[in-house]
Amino acid sequence: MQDDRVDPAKEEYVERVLSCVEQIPPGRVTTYGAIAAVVGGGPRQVGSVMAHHGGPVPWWRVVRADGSLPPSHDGEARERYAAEGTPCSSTGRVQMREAFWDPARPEDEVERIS
DNA sequence: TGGCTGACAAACT
DNA sequence: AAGTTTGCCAGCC
Repeated sequence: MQDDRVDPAKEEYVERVLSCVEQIPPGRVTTYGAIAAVVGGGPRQVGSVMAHHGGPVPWWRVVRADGSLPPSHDGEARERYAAEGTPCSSTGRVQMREAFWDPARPEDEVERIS
């Protein structure tokens, strides 16, 4: 049997994605595209990684670019937002303008909304 | 080798 | 706000 049954580069990519999600502060959210822009690859790849390794990470803090709630468990994610105080519309859409957090800018402290 | 699927993004209606 | 279409990247059959 071949020694490397898994590609280390793939595992490393997964770790980077999960790391970004774990760095997301409470009450904030980020998008797949933002993570993809940091870790590389495409936004779809990030989603795929979350689907297979997004168990031990706060996946509910990862939303889509238009602010729609995360896929699956959107109802549960909504409760998380209420508990964390994440700004979201009554219609169930997250207010990106307020809640968006950039994984490439963890130093950023509560950016002003212009 | 080729085609399909997917926890996506952006633009248009 | 919601639905539809196109494009992009990676994995699987």
